[in-house]
Amino acid sequence: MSLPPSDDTLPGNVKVTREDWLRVAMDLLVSEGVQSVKVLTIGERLGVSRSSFYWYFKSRQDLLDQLLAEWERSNTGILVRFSELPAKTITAALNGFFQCIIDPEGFNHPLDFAVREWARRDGKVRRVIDRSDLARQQALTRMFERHGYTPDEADIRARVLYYQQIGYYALELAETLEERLSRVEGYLYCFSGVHPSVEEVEAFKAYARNLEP
Amino acid sequence: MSLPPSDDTLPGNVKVTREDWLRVAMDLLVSEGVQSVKVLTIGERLGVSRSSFYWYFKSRQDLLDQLLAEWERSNTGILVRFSELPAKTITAALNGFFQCIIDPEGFNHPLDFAVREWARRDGKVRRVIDRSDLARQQALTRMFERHGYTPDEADIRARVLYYQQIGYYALELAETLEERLSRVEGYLYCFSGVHPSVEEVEAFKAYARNLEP
DNA sequence: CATGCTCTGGACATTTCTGTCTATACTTGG
DNA sequence: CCAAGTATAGACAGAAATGTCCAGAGCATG
Repeated sequence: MSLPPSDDTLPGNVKVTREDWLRVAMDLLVSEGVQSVKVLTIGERLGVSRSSFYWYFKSRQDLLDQLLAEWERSNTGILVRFSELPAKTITAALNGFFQCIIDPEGFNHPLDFAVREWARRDGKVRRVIDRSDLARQQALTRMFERHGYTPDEADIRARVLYYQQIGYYALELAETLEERLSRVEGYLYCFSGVHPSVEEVEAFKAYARNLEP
Repeated sequence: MSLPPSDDTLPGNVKVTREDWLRVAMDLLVSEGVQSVKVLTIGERLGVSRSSFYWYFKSRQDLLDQLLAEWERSNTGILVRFSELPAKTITAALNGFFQCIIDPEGFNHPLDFAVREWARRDGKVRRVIDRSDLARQQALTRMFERHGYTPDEADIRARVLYYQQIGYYALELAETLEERLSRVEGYLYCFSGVHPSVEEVEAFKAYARNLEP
């Protein structure tokens, strides 16, 4: 549970780094929400006094600003990039999108939701997240357009796809991987209106099973 | 902003009722989250001291338990009932579902999300909400089955429909009513796989426009 | 009118968190 | 070795929140 400092080869009498503070703050943001990102709590987890914090950061708000910047930098870009990967069919393109979604190294949904919750009560965060949502949805619209959908239908399908994915994680269902995979074929058909090939479905399942440790 | 006590015809030196405390607490839960449901804050809004609170409630936790019970009682039932309304076509049935969703007297999404956020950090709330999510999704599955979909496809379409609707509200988009209505036809097609009739689309739009004050 | 019941106000104790200040240990560079 | 700079500890002050205690105000009833 408690997270030790990054390593013990630090110079001088340095016990923790600025990155340690940020990392533990990010963990807290994800697991317990922005209201639980407290200087005292982070310091306790790092085994260091709060004074150290005020050496690295101006204030708690300063830390929060940087958490938000880190989210913005990382989480939208990867989704857009995966949406733009070339694919022979729309169902293959959807596979690419879902691969990004389920890869622990890809889209970080717990973080996304922590920031989304944060935005509910902070206008500044709200504006940042609105930008990202628009960019993601537009990238998906372009994906459908590249595969021959009219702009209107591409817009609708991109919205349904994106909203549905956000909703899936909002519910925080306790599904096993195999339960999810059993529905892949149905999902691909529902989102695209066309049936995926057996090879595409199997390729996705293989990819997903390979991610599990 | 500040909410006055229910009325001034209360007997004795009673200033507020138990229901006043619950109502303001519910408002705070929805607008600022469970962590902002504070005895002091509610008391200030009611213009009464905190001591009064402890006459009506055992503790803050006692109040929270009753807020959760109230949500459970009200918010899932209405969604299930609307899903079960008879309809000639699947697109008409979907219209019934969406009518419940957009009606301010129907499904209370701000409350739903406040409780959902609460559940992220409270296992007891988590269990209550899981029950509701399952009940809602199963009601939608039965709706598709009644209109001739195979159990497998009904399951998928119910999930996509429910997840997508939760996701839509999770994003908290700032759309006008007309923007939303312009996509109704496309949504109905995407969710059902069949095109709605002109009459169905127009009937829904008329219903929606009639809700606006 | 006196007594009891119901509800409220205000004081107190306690906890938790933020931010500031000062002292000090440790390293590095001259 | 000495001086300067860096990072941390610990004490202090103050705000915000919960819960407890007790006094007392205003009805109702006998």
